[in-house]
Amino acid sequence: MKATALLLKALGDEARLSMLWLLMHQAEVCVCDFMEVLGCTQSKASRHLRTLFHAGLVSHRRAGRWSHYSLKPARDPVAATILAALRDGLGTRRGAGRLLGRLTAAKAGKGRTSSSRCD
Amino acid sequence: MKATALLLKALGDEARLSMLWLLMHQAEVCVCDFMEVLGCTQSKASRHLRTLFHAGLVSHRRAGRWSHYSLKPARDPVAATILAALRDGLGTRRGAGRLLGRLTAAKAGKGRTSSSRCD
DNA sequence: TTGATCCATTCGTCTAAGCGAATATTAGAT
DNA sequence: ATCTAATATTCGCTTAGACGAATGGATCAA
Repeated sequence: MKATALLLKALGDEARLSMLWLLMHQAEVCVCDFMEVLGCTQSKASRHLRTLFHAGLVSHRRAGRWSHYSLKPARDPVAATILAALRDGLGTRRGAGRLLGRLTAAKAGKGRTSSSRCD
Repeated sequence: MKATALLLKALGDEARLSMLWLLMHQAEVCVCDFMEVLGCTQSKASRHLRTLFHAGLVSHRRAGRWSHYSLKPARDPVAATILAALRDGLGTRRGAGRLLGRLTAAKAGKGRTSSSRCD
């Protein structure tokens, strides 16, 4: 019961919900892309990703200087169902499409100051 | 997106989750029974019920001195799916069965100091 | 009317959580 | 070794949220 409450608490934040929404449409996203898509500071992106990680919702992969995060398959049936509901239902929300568009743009390399690419 | 985050935030608390769990097994529960089953103060019960009410998760009915709360059918498909997942999956959680047992006992009148009954 | 009961709300306090700025860390590049 | 870029973490601050105790309001009984 307490564990479920903690899971829902981790989901109950707009920034973290947006991050999960992005990860539902692209297998891996690095921190710099989260920053660009969400339009937030690096500190904020990293902090929320840590929260999602500790909640067991995402996995982490380090590749050189870049940190890649991905959705972690939920072993808890309740969590799995909730995540599926979000994946299927969040698309109608205000801003959801805009986020995905920005993710595509970021991955296409627009707006990247450095010439290097994280993947 | 923000609305969904607010919904999940309302769900992300053990006391509120317990209350919803009780309401999934009994159509109406009054504040005094919440107090007894959860073993909490009246202030805490009333406060959390107000939060659930403002989140649109429960309805309220006043009957004399008693306030009865009940589950409110979710018009949002995401909310509906999440609540269904909780109804189906929360039973395996530690304490879930104990709560239902205490609810039955409370409704049977055990432990009630007053001779009156709230229905 | 007086008293008792159920409930909502307020009050003061405490803790959790969010934020940007700054700093530390790590890894690749030179 | 040195520099730079990506990320993590710390710091100080601010806000949100949770709590019990106390207060107030409503209702019913006597």
